[in-house]
Amino acid sequence: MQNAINNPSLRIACSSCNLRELCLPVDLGGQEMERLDALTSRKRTFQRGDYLYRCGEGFRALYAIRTGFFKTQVLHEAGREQVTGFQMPGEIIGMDAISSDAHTCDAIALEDSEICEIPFDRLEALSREFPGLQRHLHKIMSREIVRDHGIMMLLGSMRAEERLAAFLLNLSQRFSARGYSPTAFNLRMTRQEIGSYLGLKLETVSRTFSHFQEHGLLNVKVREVEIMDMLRLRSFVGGT
Amino acid sequence: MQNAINNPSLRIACSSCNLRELCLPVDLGGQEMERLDALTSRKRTFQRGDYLYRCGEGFRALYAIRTGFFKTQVLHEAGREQVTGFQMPGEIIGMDAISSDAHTCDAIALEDSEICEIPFDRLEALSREFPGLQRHLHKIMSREIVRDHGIMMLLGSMRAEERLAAFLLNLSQRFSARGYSPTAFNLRMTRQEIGSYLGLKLETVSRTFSHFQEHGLLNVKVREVEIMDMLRLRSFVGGT
DNA sequence: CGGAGAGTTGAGAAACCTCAAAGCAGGTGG
DNA sequence: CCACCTGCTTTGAGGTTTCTCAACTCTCCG
Repeated sequence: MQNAINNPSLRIACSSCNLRELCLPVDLGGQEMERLDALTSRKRTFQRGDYLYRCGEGFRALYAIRTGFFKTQVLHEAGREQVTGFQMPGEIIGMDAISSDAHTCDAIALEDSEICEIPFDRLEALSREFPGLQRHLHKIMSREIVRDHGIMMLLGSMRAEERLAAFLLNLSQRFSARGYSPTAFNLRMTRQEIGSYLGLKLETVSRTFSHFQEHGLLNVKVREVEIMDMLRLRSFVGGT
Repeated sequence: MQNAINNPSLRIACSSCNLRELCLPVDLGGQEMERLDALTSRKRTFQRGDYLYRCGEGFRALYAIRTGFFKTQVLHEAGREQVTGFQMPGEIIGMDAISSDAHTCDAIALEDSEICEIPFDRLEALSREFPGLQRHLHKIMSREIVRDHGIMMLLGSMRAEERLAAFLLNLSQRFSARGYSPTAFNLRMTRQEIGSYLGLKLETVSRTFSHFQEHGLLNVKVREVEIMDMLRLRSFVGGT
């Protein structure tokens, strides 16, 4: 991941969409990149709270996040919701919809955001021409599966402190990969949304933040987080 | 799913591998099917407890389960393990490995089993030739993502009874789709493995089984399950 | 027949949830 | 510009669920 981001040529080639996910590990040729850029030329902006897509809507395109922050959630009959992920610039969302030609979750902007639309049939056509792009598309989908397994591990076998530590370290790593500080960042989501993602109630999330702060692991002021002791935070996830 | 399984021509065409997942919704032409069959000609058998692949091994192929039963699990540093899925005939496993060219979990046979190997580079080549197959491969991967979201919902927001009910109903539906009884079946996995999958301890799984039996929802005798009241079992997952 | 692995059941402990109250921040309208 | 309202966050107290530890049973195999 870091390689691609630090590779100026790839970055420029994909500048239209911040397509880190699509660009990184592939050696896309000039023509290939040009046509990929043409594919992703349609952009849309969203305000905080807007839906990028809703559960049940027909599937047409994947979306690359250019700027901003999204969450995806699945709704349960009893009104219960489960946040399945938080997405940041350079990440691709919408792959859940391929299986049934309809979206199976909602995607909602957590702040003002801009996305690139990638019409899926045209992406498939292009990937039939370019094996490198084809393999890369497969890698993106596979990475989503691996990511989900990690969350299953978190939800299935970690305690509250471990879950929150893992969550913060994941955010830290992703901000860092985008050139932002790994230790100080702004949470775009509410305690309730973090709780839904981590399988905890919002009060437990809040208490665990306070607990971490008491022990000098981090400073929290509502949405502002500063990690003070990265090593000890890591030891929560791996060890103990 | 049901359509494909009930369509004899598709079934025969894919007879070599029980490739329900690969065959179902596509209208594969004769030549297409023939070449897919050629691709999947290499078969392997496994005994209960054998590893189909291990975490860290290089990625070469996907695997279609012909007969038998597998589990996949990810291992955590502290020796903790999380079962990420149970796979039955007609399902494809190994897609986690595409992202990093190495398997990210273990796949272990729960009973004597037979699989078809699908060399991934050849599958990609074939899917560049046949858009129907290409789209279908994407659907299989997408379905895996959707399935994982369902498990995240289960792990993140259901209580023990709801989790076990959802698990049993899912097994029931999958057995049913394969022509077996939806109400009476044999569990191939231990209480511990069910517990790991559902984010519960084995004792909790055992107690919840007993609890369901006391209330006349099902009969359990160790690994033999008979669902007595499907409707009430369903109401556990949706309602309450 | 004995041993090992798997499953059941009980009692007490721990983690997390629920309900409730109060504080804080940001936006809106007077 | 200020007051107020709304939604988010924090903190406390008590309740529930699930876990832990332990003992016992069952079943399958050698």
